Amino acid sequence: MGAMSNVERAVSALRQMIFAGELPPGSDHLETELAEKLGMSRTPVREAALMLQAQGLVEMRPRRGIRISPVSAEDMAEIYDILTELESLAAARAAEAQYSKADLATLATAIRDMDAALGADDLRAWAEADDRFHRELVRLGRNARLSMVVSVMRDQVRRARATTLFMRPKPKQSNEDHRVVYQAIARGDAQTAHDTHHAHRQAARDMLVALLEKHQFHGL
Amino acid sequence: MGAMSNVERAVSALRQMIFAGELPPGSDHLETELAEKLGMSRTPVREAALMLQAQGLVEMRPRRGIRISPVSAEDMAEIYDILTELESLAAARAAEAQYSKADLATLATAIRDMDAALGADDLRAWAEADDRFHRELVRLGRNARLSMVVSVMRDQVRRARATTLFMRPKPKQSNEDHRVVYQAIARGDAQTAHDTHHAHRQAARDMLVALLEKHQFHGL
DNA sequence: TTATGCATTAATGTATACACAAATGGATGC
DNA sequence: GCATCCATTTGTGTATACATTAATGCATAA
Repeated sequence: MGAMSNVERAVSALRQMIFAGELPPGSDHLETELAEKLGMSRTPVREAALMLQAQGLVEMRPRRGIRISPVSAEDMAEIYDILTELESLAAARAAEAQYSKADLATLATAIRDMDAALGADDLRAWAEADDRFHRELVRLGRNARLSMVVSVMRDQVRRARATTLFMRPKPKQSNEDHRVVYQAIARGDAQTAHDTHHAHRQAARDMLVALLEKHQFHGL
Repeated sequence: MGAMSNVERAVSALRQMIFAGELPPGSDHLETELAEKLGMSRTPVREAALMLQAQGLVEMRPRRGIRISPVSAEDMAEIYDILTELESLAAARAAEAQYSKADLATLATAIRDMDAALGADDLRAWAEADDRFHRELVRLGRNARLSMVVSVMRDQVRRARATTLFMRPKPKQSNEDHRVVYQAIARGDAQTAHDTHHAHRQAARDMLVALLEKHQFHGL
């Protein structure tokens, strides 16, 4: 069977519950509660919570339980700033790496899927493909630490996206940007790949932050 | 007395031992050993190790003990790439923030101290002031998550610096760069602050990586 | 009525016990 | 002599027990 430890199970279960909104941002949960809910003892739950705390998903406060970190508009601004810089660097590095068309297949597929989803008005499918594009882009940048930092930040974004996805304008410019980045990487143009992606992310940041502020999600 | 938990004690003790080279990179240590050495049970040691693992300082591998992460030249290249982007962003944001001269006092002091240390040929003092400069720069950028990521990365750099500090050329250009960045921030010139710091870090990166590669520190 | 102090309660931090699984060494067969 | 299998050992993962300490509520006094 799955050679999965209880700690690992706890980490994915808690993550899932957090992303699904079952554990809402700002809510507190005793170690014992969570342990019982997950059918294990406190020990693995505590260790899982420590890991999630290191990723900024929860905060452990003595005697007040495990708090699901709230995500404010200010937090999102911070996070997008980091994503903007690091993903843009990844794009540039990917361009420098002289990948073949075959190496870039996943990227191309993601772009096609986003187009299709946009045509079908399927925002969930679009978000999934968008995620895939960005994840692959970072992978191609070949910096393991950068990938890790970005994935932690993207986890936070995902939590806010559940709320905002259906409020934002159709991501049409977005697909155009992705295509330009893809082509720049394919022909080894690091500068264009970097700058285009940078502008892309910055626009997304400004849009999202404005949206969150307008809807008073200062503490989500 | 000190309201410090055993976990906190374990974290700082282990960090100190790692930075001091008492626990050399690549070495393995059983949880029981460390627990005995620190005079506590396995539980807090385990929790401390989990935290340090999240920061990339150690790796926990079942039955093989807690391994002090080695730092290779490739790792350093990754780390400096991240530092370059994030610190440059912090420099730009600091410039945008329109700080007063008084707000920038710590920065100015650090620069003066570096000059003095350079004149006195005191490399340790120079490194300390350099650290202070970069830490303050990031703080002025006002992005808590960025500060955290940068501080984790800088911890890794510090480990390698112990080895390389006395091999590198005198950091003369470095001081000049810092001064330019400082002045750009003082007059609110985000672009110059960003670009100058970016070039500064990139040069440091190339120098350090070349040095590490030359000396075959592929796995430190 | 409100503030203050104390007793109570209960959650965490830490120690310890134990089962399981992986690594090790030796014995056996080729 | 070398490889393979099994017994043994040992470290970890998890459960549990317990002491400490902070929060809560109640009583008392201003």
